[in-house]
Amino acid sequence: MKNTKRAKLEAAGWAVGSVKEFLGLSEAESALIDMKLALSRSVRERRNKQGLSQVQLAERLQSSQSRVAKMEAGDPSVSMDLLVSSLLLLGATSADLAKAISGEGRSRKGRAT
Amino acid sequence: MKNTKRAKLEAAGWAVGSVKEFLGLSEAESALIDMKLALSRSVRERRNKQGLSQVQLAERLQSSQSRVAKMEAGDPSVSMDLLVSSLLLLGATSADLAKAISGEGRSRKGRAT
DNA sequence: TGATACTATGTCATATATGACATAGTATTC
DNA sequence: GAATACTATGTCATATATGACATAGTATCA
Repeated sequence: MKNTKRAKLEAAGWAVGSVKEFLGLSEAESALIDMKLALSRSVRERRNKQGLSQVQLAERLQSSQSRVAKMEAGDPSVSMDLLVSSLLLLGATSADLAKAISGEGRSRKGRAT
Repeated sequence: MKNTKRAKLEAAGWAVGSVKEFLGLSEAESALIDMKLALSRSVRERRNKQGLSQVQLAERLQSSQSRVAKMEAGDPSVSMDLLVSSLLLLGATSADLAKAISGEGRSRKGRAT
């Protein structure tokens, strides 16, 4: 379980401590990362569900395709503010966000669609 | 209602459009601000409930008293990431955050305790 | 009164996030 | 296999957030 999670995080490019303390990720730190990853997924889901391309979403956000891609990739360079803004723009309500954040968003379809 | 809200936002220092379009605040923008203000309040509440001073919280956060003050003041220079990190550090669970975010945190005691 | 503890607000150098751009990969359609 | 549409990844100049510091305000207490 631990190693699986670590792989997931490292794959996404998060600075998972410098090897040394994988478990040194404080509860708070890893919880924050989990939340951001959940929001990432939520952005992709909503965008797809609305039949928008990354380019189209980027236009609405006044951002760029690459930033949208990074958002959806769970790139560490993406702030929570941007993720949340995007979701709101995609029509998510506070309740929707709350759901996503509280680890509700997990689909049962396995990994990347 | 509109003016009350505007006053609240401006008081907190948010760039509420340049006078011109107060209603030009998109739904998304104002929703984001509301969420951040809710998180702000939540930080203060939790900190107080735990009997910590801003200085003590700042130490735990590896931050500074002034930043904690700005967080609690709802200063626009504070990111959602920092607010959420702080709450997690204060022991909030994802569920707690979800609650705060979804506009649940409103106490019935009137304003500032 | 001074002394102590806490909080608010402003400033600033630096760190980090951002949009923009280039470019590569992956289907899909003709 | 060219052409088109979409997504991924890297780089970079600039914008924004951050911690640190100074300083002022507000109790509370002796």
